[in-house]
Amino acid sequence: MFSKACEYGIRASIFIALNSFGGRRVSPKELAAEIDSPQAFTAKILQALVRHDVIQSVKGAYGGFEIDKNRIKTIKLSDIVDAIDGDNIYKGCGLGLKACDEDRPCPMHDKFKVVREELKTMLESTNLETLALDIKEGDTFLRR
Amino acid sequence: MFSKACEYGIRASIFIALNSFGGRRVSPKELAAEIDSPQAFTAKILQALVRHDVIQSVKGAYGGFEIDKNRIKTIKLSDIVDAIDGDNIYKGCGLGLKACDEDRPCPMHDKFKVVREELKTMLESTNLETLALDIKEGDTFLRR
DNA sequence: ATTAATTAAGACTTTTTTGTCCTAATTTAA
DNA sequence: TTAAATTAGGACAAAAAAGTCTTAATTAAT
Ligand code: FES
Ligand code: FES
Repeated sequence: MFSKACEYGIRASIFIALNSFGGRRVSPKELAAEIDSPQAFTAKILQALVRHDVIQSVKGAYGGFEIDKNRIKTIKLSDIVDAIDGDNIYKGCGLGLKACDEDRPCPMHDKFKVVREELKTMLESTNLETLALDIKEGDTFLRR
Repeated sequence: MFSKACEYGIRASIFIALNSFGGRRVSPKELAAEIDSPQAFTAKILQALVRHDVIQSVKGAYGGFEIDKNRIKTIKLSDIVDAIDGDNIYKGCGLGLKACDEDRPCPMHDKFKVVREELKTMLESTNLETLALDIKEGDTFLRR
């Protein structure tokens, strides 16, 4: 469904949000260990998220990655997916035609569109705060 | 969402079904032209679909690919996706954890599961006959 | 039986994605 | 101001996906 980069990106963002509640910054090293992802590759993804203004980075001693506490609840899953995988999942044709076009739809269009919109709505209505709080409660997990 | 191979596989299956209504076999060459896909690559995918018993092939003069006329309505999109992309889309964790596990769910689990199930239902309730007939009516298209 | 037509199979290449490693740039703390 | 810690960036490597090409095997028609 999502690329590996995007999966890591979402897991990373949730973990950073979780720590940012307490004003704690995290390093790529700690992060990769916590979400069970390849460290250098994850670092690359964090850079992309910084560029897209999903997370923030602070260089130098006591630096690391964080998310503005006040913005945690405003960051949606769709912001992360969009930053890493782009918008094909939201807008693209399910059968790979160059674009999804209502006027000349592919045979799967009507049925696919419903699912695609459902996914879109889900991603747009889920924010980092909700996801991070579930982890805090111990109800959900970022690795196994 | 789906791999290129899967997209081509679905488009190919629909086109073969469309022709099989009239007992007409199709060659990889004609097929690739009709669905706008790379010919040799598409041929490989057809082989896989034959192995999974989604379509049939007939070698020799006047041979080609076809689908048993009586089975066209019994072949579901899920059969094709399953044959080419496997079952990760139906069963896998949206955040890439090794497996989706109700007992130790990822933070996206509850919401992702709903969408995943919706996709599954859609693919399992859509058959080749329906898709091919829409094309015959001129309502939908396999290329643009 | 022979031949022509056709799919099957496997080796190969290219492109994309995933992942690693090294160095540069930046920032904070002392 | 310097040194240490840290992110940023780019070059590189490995693996997977996408795509090509050549030959073998099979089959139907003659
Ligand atoms: S045209 Fe294919 S999904 Fe809309
Ligand atoms: S555990 Fe991630 S989707 Fe079920």
